[in-house]
Amino acid sequence: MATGRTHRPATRSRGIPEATVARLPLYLRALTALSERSVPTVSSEELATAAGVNSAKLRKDFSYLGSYGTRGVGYDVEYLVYQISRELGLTQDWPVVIVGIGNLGAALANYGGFASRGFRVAALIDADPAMAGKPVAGMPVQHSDDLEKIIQSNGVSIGVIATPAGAAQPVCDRLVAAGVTSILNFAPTVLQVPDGVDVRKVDLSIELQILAFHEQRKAGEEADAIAATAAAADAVVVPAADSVPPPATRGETAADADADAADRKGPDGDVPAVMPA
Amino acid sequence: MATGRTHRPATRSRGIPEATVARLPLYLRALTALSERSVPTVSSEELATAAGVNSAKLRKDFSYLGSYGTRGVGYDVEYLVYQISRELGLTQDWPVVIVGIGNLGAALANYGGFASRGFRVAALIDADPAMAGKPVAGMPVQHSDDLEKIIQSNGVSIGVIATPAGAAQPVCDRLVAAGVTSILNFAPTVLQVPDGVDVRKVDLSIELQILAFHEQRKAGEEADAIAATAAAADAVVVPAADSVPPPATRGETAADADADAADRKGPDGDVPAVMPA
DNA sequence: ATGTCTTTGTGAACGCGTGCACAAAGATTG
DNA sequence: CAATCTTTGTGCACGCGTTCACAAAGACAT
Repeated sequence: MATGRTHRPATRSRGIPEATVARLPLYLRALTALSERSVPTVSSEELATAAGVNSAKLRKDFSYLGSYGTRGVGYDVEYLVYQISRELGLTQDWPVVIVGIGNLGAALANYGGFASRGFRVAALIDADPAMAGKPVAGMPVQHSDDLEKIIQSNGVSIGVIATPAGAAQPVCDRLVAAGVTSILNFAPTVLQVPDGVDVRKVDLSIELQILAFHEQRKAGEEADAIAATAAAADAVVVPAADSVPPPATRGETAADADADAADRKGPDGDVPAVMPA
Repeated sequence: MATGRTHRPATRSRGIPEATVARLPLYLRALTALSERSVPTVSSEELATAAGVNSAKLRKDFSYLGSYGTRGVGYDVEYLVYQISRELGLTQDWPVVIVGIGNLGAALANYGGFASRGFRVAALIDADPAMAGKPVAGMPVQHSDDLEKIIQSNGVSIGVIATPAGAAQPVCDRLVAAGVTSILNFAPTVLQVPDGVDVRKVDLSIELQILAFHEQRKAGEEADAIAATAAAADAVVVPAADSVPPPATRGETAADADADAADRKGPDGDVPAVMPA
């Protein structure tokens, strides 16, 4: 998942560990599904399977919220849905603004799930004057000149940034100055924010790179296994990837890498959004 | 950030801790920016600031890759870019398929950053026959009937799922059966996969819920602070959120929550994608 | 060459998160 | 009402990740 808290790393807020908070939405989703099927109770084992976690972990997570289960029976689905919703603050209304209405911003605006959990898209904002007034997801795009006014008149405290990388920090600064204290960042940049402001980032490019790493490792292990079985006779196998460019004493090996970097530096830096470099 | 590894939790692959792997793309991006500005070397301190991490952490991360720095000077930017790229497997070509070409899928397809890091969109796949042949991001959408054929003929090992929640697991199963071993999931579902397959998820809804939690906590602390200063005279303050619905012995308190759940269950479950419930 | 100054690389301590394993609690049955 | 059975809640131990703090390494000046 495109994850990444940025600030407030281990701030175990009110005794609930950050790791637990991150799992509560998962439990909530599983519980909501059960609720829709009118299932009255679940055991920690069943719910854990549905949420893709360990049952001991789930029980410990719930223990931070209080003792909402019944021994020998399990957890009351509806009651737990309510408790978790309340704990996450989903029983209240959260107006949200989306800044940067490109492909991604429009996709986010069109997402129907916002309203389903207490989140409400209060405004769509873009810097392009040509976008102003244009309806996206049944809502007129507003120009970023009015950003501060929009934030304040709607009491917005959560902002979503879906701008190109270059615009993200300035937009972030304006959001924060206008009173936003939580930001979800889709732009491929590390945002600098003052204390007290939470930033979470969604970064497709990073996720893909992590997958590529594991993919490469799997391929390597496979190759190793093959080499191990096939070899045993001949000592020298295929040259390992490590040995490709002679590290040298630095100085001009760098030139090679330089060429590479120059080749691929094109589209990054100012792309629409979603995946960072 | 919308993150979340699923399987292979702490598989410290080849001695490189998972947490370090997750930060390498961050360093790489910062280094690429320096490279474009033709900066020859950076200190761990400078680079750490740019990447938004602690310098000790950065040095330790790099120490897992080898000793690529020079004491008293810092790190050679180009050399490090090359080493990290190689470590992440970005020096090779990774064909990727995107399944589910709705708003989000189209946004992803239009993202220009794919090609910039060794990733190449090999195909766009959708289950809607009306989409077949329609060009998106200059590439014709193909019907999901041909999914297996497409995967195999292109040697795809990484798949991106941007379908509605209900379609995600079946699509995942087909991808895996066809040979995909890494999946980036945008659908709001927990995917079940066999051992050896990596799944990462990007889940907007979860990210927003986590932000809401912290937002609520901030508001609560503020209120507490105000209460603490203003009160001191009157013992009973505003009823805490905790006491709103009398927990009762369970049984019909559930009915209240039930009504709530019914109200908000609408748009979830089968939404386009991006944010899960 | 020698000394000084900068910055890396890492040993060690600490804290958070995870998972085991079991005792306590309650439901259920006879 | 006693016995049995199920499932929660948690004490404990372990391991990963983070951070501190410093010795070693090298650049640079004299």
